[in-house]
Amino acid sequence: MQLNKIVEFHKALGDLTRVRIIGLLQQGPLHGQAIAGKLGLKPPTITHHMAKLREVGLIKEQRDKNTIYFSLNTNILENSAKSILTVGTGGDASMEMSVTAAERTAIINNFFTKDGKLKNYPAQRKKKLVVLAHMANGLEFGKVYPEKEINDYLKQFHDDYATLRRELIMCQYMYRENNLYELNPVELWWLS
Amino acid sequence: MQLNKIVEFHKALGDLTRVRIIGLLQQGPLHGQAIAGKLGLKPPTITHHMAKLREVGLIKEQRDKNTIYFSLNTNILENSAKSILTVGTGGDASMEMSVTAAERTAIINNFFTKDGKLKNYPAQRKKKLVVLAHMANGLEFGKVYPEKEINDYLKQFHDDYATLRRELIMCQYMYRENNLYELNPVELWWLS
DNA sequence: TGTCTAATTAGATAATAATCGAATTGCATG
DNA sequence: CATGCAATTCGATTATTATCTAATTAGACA
Repeated sequence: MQLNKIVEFHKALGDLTRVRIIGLLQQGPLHGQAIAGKLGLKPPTITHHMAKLREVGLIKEQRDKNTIYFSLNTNILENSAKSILTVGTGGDASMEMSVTAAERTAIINNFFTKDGKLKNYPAQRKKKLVVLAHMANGLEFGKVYPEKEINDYLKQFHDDYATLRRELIMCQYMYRENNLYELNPVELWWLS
Repeated sequence: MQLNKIVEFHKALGDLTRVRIIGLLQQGPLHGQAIAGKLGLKPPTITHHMAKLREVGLIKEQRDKNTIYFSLNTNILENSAKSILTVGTGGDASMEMSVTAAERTAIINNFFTKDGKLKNYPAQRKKKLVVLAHMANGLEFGKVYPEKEINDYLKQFHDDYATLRRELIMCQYMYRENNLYELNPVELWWLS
């Protein structure tokens, strides 16, 4: 995806009014005048914003008589949101995703016991990533963990929590800043 | 997360120069002058943009002598990127995430056989979502599937592929448009 | 056809923000 | 301390864009 599309996409979301419109549409379809009313703006302003949202494929519209109902297009531009993360890498966001569900099942069944203990640590990169993602899944986004808490959490999988912790960081599922740990946003996971 | 943070985040990515900078930094740390050189801009301009990127937590910097090396902060603002998707729902992006890794293991082990077959379909919403996500994981992002292909894919899990297909759509992992199917962007998964 | 309502276009204004040159700060080292 | 280099601050300029009013288009219906 070329840079310009990425930029336009984020520009569309980089405006308070448009984000508010999206918020409204999350609750259901609305027609222009209704949006204008709820936001205290005039119809032409809404037209303006809807055009921007439409350009990046964020909304759908359906005409009924002479009023147009706008709704969110869950089909947000292919990979717009995450494509920012592969700019410059020459890669494609969907490249590393090629682990099938069946493979996942197999890997997880293979490396974890029924109680969720990690039997042993995979050497193969693909398997390692599945295993790490699986463990990282139990951590909360946005929450900041002190080292002890991370250790305790990881102990449920394996006694050698230190290795797990280091691997989580090296593979970028987590990052550390003066001994506080935090999960990386999901979108970045495609990078590793 | 309040609207303003979301807007600022996307504003930061809604500028061509800044997206280019991110592209450069994906390939490794750089200092200001180097960035300026590569982009054909003057140092003050870079300072300006780095300030914006810093405000939303997109970069890290490390000083060496009197030159500062910038690098991407994989720690992109907690939930900025995905929080756009819960605006207006009254929910929080991290709310439904509260399935621990251990639970996941248990659920997947419980509902799938060793061969990856779905034993039976969970009634409980939380379990259902884990199971659906697991199956959706084997589909490729951005790829458009004809109905037959989706059916074939789902058959590997259960003979009643029609139900699975319907559930994947109802829970918004997939969407359909004139009988073509496509995965929803990951970020939307938090919605359901 | 005439009227109602919703959406859009056009044009103007004001606010935001990208970029630069000039001057300044800060660090390191001869 | 003086010099050199990188980064920053300041102020000015220009480009972009959000918003409005007024005028126009367009569909439905009596």
